[in-house]
Amino acid sequence: MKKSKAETAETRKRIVAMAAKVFLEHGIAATGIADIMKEAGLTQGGFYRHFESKEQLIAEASEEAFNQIDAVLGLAVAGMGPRQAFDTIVRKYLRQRQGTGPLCPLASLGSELPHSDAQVRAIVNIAHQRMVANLSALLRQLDMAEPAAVADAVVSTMLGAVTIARLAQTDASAESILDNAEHTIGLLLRSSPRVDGAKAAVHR
Amino acid sequence: MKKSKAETAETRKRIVAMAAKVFLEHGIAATGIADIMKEAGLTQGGFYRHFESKEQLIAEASEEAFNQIDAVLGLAVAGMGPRQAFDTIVRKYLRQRQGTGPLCPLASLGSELPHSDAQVRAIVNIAHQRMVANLSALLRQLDMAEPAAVADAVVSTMLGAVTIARLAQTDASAESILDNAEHTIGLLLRSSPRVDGAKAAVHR
DNA sequence: TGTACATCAGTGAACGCGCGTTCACTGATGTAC
DNA sequence: TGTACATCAGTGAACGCGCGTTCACTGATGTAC
Repeated sequence: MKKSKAETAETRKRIVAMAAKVFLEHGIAATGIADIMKEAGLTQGGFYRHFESKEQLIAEASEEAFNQIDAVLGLAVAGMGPRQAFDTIVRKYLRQRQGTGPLCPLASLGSELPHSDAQVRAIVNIAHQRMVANLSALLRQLDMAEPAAVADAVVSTMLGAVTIARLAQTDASAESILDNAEHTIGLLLRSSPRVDGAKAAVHR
Repeated sequence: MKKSKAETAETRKRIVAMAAKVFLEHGIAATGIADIMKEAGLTQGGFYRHFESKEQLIAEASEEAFNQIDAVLGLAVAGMGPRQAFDTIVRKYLRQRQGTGPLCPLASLGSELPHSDAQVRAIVNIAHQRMVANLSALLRQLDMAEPAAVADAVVSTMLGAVTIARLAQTDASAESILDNAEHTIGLLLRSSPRVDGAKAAVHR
């Protein structure tokens, strides 16, 4: 039953893609190798022809998930000015659990990832820094003071809001949490000091 | 080996307290009944004299953890004015993983709790609402506009920051994430519209 | 108050189950000549 | 190019292990008289 190199590569990608989906929907600990392989149309025995361990799959699936959400957000803001791009990223990131788009491991696996190995954590940290850097660049274009610090806090706000919203018992309260995060981030941008603004000297 | 009623009640409390500690430090899925019972100085067989299931212990341990952190923060801000109380809560909540104080289940178990049962989720939601209400009351005393929305977003920011900081690979980057959250929450409070402020009409 | 008995907290072993991982095997693919 | 053989992706069963939970048993406590 040996498969061609092209087929083998496709199978591997399919396993990673399915893992990204199932891990983010149901959690790492709650998802078994057999679940993922079944989702990919295979039996569990074949898993170890592609990966050394579950932990390695977690690493690749996390990276894949980050790439997917980055791609979706990047496509969504293509051609936009910085302010509109920023707002769009915030709005879409906060609503990642509505619809069928990709999910962010930071938000969906936040408290499970500390139990993963160093490789997984390294991938997660790089992705986090990339998210912060992207938002930071937009804030800098908007002449916001301290763009890096604010971008970092905005990322924390978004992922915290998505995490709590998922725990909410009604759709209405989930919506409310996401709305409050979005609105307050908006407040922050509108009223925060500009680099060249008259108010800049007042703060710090 | 039957124990007196007083001893039995103390044992039960000890199990809940140890569970709160171990669950929050190492996660729910990674912590076994035997681990907790051992920590409490007992053997695993005795667990079911006190609890119906692991899930029930998760519920009680979560409630206990919320009560502990509430008590610690409440004590810390006793007698303070609203602004100082708000800042103190933010600072201490963000630094919950430094030192030996109690941890917040929302921050430490955020992405594991969705897999728990309805009772656990109900407890978590009530605790979340209580946190938001406490901060909201302080913001209202400070004449902030939209105190409930801002308080909600501040809670999201704090828990997101604590979650990411825990994933950071160095203490310095963890500190930086917490500092950025704290600083940006400060910006939000200083520059957000006041209810009676001149700028209030400009926004929304 | 004293005594006989029922209760039940705690022990330590066992049960059943699902997990990650391994393995012998199959047969189509890739390679060496 | 054709052919013989080595490779290896995928299967399905099995292995070991740890988990949540159950159970027979012990003996101090609480209760009924």
